[in-house]
Amino acid sequence: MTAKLVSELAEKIQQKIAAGEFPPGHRLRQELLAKEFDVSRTPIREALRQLETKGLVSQSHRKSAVVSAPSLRDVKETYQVRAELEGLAAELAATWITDAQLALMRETHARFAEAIETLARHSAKAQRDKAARLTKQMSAAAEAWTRTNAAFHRIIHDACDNRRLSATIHDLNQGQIRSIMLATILGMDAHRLRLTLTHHERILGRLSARDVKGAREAVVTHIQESGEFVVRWLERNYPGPDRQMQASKPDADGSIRPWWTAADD
Amino acid sequence: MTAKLVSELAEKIQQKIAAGEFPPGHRLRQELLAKEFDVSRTPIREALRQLETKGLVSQSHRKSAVVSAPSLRDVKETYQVRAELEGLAAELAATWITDAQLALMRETHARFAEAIETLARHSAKAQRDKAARLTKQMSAAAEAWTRTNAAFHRIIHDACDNRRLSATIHDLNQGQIRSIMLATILGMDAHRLRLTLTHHERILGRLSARDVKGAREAVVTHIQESGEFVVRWLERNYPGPDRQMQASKPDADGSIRPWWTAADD
DNA sequence: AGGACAATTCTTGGATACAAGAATTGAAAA
DNA sequence: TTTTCAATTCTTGTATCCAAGAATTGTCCT
Repeated sequence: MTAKLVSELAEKIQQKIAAGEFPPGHRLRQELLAKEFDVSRTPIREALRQLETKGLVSQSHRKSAVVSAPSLRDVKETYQVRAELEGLAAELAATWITDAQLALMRETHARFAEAIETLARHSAKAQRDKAARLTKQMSAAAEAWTRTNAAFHRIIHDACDNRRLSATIHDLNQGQIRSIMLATILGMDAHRLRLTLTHHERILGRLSARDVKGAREAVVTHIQESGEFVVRWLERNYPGPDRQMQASKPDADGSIRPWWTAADD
Repeated sequence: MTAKLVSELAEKIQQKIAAGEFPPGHRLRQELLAKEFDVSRTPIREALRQLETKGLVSQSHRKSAVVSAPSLRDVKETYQVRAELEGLAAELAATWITDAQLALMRETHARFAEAIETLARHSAKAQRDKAARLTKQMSAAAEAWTRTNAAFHRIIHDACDNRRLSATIHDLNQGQIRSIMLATILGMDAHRLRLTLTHHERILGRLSARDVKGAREAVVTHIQESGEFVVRWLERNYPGPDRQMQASKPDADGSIRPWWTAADD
């Protein structure tokens, strides 16, 4: 379908943005990227153009591309649109979802619950001990959280039988806010983490019952409340789109410390 | 914000696609485009990459970019998403719209009504006289229809106070289906044309009354019924995504005859 | 020390070069 | 006449080149 090299490059750059290695505000120099991926600047430029069109970076004439930082308003707006679209997807999925997909959702949900319990334990410990750092296990659990959460929602998008809808939702999520979500869950206490779990259980229940309106309502509420939590977290911790954030260099132990690990001060 | 030349080129190519000069299935050769716009292939390639990301063309490795033809399924899916999003926009707009915007809507609506009356007259004549060709006046009226229709909806998007939402809707509309809409209205009889008018009047009424749910319902119904009409028309007339359509060369009189003017046989 | 400004170095944007692989053409065979 | 297949011609993908304009540096002045 699409040209191979360029979209691979775009993919890799996008991942580094999502991972926090290229934080919002970071300048993306074509020559450096070209050297890093061992190609010439030509395909890099096209990859950057692709990311620009997707809204992940912004380019001004004769200036380096810059990783764009969503404003608080962007985040709020995006959640509002997401709630609507994921609600529609759930409504449709309630009709079209197969038993196999429902089984897969339950399985995914179980793994999600595990990740949440791990996170909740660590979060409780972090509250007792203020000096607690971001441990390897905690990052791994956070990563598992995002992965299983995405998988859970993904099944709904797949089941809605409307590719355009799922593509639109996907674009919205992959946009600028993915790394923010990852940042946010580290700020959830045990209670808030488990609330997400009950949301998902309710969604699962409505879908299993093929309750069209109920599934929609459950998903809309879930997304809206998640959005509200994210916004509250950001209002407390987010540097905002104007502040230039440090590029994260690999640590002594080789791990990357993304910008958001420093936000909780 | 964005680099100048490349997005200008993308814009021009997009317009030619919407105007039917580059019909679905048409190969876009970089060298030809470069010559046509008097630049080198480099910026052309980036413009094509941009259009690819927006979904207007598709590129395979070492093959010319091709203007993508939406399948019937694509069109149906897009209308379903549009109905949902424009419904949300209307719901929000009912709260935020200003009196000035409402006045502007009424004005736009008046011009829309004029275009429809012109079209309805020509459509009635065309039914009496099967040999009637697509006249200049009729094209102009069709063009006025799309313009004022877009303006009408645009005011709602602007008034919804959610830029992300209006951008998402805009992307959806500008995508592949813009030229199809233009094609479709030529297939509307006088009754169907006037039905659109009453839809718009109802929307205007609900917005003026600041009726949140009513505005939503009016817009959703409007988009859904429009979508159903478009789909029915396409089922009768659309060549489909697989058939290669002729590139439209300027006629003897210099006018372009887009692919859809030949569809009504 | 700190700020203004000129010289220098980077970095980008567009053009061009060239190799690899499609598309096309034309001749020969069925 | 139609089909097949090799030779030829186009077209794309990546690298490289160069000029124009940012960003940076260093110096001089206050």
